[in-house]
Amino acid sequence: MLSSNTEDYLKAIYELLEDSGRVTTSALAERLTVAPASVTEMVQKLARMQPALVDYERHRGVALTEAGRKIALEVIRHHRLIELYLAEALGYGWHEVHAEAERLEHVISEEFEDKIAAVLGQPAHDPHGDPIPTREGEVAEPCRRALSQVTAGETVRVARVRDEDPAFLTHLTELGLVLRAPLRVTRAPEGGPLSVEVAGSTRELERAITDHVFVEAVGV
Amino acid sequence: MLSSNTEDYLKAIYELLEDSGRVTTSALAERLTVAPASVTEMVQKLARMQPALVDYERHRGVALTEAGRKIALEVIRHHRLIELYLAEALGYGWHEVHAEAERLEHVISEEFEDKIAAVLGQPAHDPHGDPIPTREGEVAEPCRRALSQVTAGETVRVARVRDEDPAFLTHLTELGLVLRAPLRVTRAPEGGPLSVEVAGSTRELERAITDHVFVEAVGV
DNA sequence: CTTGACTTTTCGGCTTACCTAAAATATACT
DNA sequence: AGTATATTTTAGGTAAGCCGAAAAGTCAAG
Repeated sequence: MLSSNTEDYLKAIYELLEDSGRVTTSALAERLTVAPASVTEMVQKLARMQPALVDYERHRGVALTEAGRKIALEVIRHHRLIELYLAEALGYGWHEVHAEAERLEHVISEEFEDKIAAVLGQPAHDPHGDPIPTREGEVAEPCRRALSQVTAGETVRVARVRDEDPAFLTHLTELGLVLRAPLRVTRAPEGGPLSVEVAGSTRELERAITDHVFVEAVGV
Repeated sequence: MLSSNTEDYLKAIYELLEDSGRVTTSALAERLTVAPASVTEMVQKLARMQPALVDYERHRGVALTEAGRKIALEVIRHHRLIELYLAEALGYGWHEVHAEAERLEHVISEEFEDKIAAVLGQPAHDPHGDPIPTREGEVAEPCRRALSQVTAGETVRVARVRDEDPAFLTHLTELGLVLRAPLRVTRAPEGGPLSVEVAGSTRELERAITDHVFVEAVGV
């Protein structure tokens, strides 16, 4: 059996790779709020395991092996299913689910996983729009089109939000930028703040927001 | 914040006290499946904490302080609420709930606790008939009348089962001895096996069973 | 009241995961 | 290319919990 800790490292490595393409010691240290030295140590251990869970060469960053990726995806499946379950079955808001799921993900059984997946109807996405991996370790591509890249005149829909910070998510909710909300971009000046029509009113949205909200074409 | 470990020790101390009256180092070691030496060490630590969670003098056994009891009851509340939630909301059998709850109890938030308690309608008993402590740390007396002590001719109802062993619980289910099942004792020879009429058929039940099934008068 | 059996505690050691400080390596700039 | 800056790794240490073996303490039976 793997420790919660090992699972957290693998998940963090997967997620860093997913949304920044590279996994450095310091990035991992920051995400896990531990000292860089601790990361080096732990990563070396993961690389020495049988089977190895990461590929690692000093000063060269880290990557998941197939075995490591499999485990990461299983933990992520737990996390996202739990988030959705908390939202759907227990009335949690999308800003509250992350912290709770973060702890539950390490302790639920496969049976629990199966039962909530069944209750939820084998869902494909969590409350933030992230794809839920299958039991077999397959994941759909997450939506990658940032709102900041939409051109004026287009009508789209919120498909995913990157950033689990409760304050940020609460703020988005106040703006009407909730999952699946339709919106129309009215002005999109070069590099400047977008004007967006959402939930009946028009807002100016800064980069801090539009870079973290991903959208898909309406009707998909 | 207390470690899961600390919580497990406090819970075990509470439960041993509850159903055998005395808490020895070796009993605790057996229940927690650790070496006696480890128990001694840990108990000393609990006694040194600020505030102290247990009263302890060498060779004299251990007892909970008010602070320790409070924590034990909170963990037990978590455990029993989770057990009931798994049974009611996710269709777990009463033989499956214990193992899952054992892990979940340490990681859920107060919010989670409140939400499932609300969904369940502030329940008073878990799937084994054990009373669920309140948020404030009060517990009802568990039912203490063993089936083995019922006299012939009496009609009673299963109110509680002591023993979380899945095989034992499955066996009880097969016998029709489920929670709240009404039953009638037809013969109760001195110290011998009871004859019991339950779910339409009559069975002979050995001591191993009748000592672990507790009953209450029908109509309560 | 002494002895032998059992229980409990102490002792020295292990593992996991963390830390800080110092050393090694990499990168970036002139 | 050579040096300053930044990142990463090594080294030495700490805290929780666990262990087995040996010492200490308890208690019942003779």
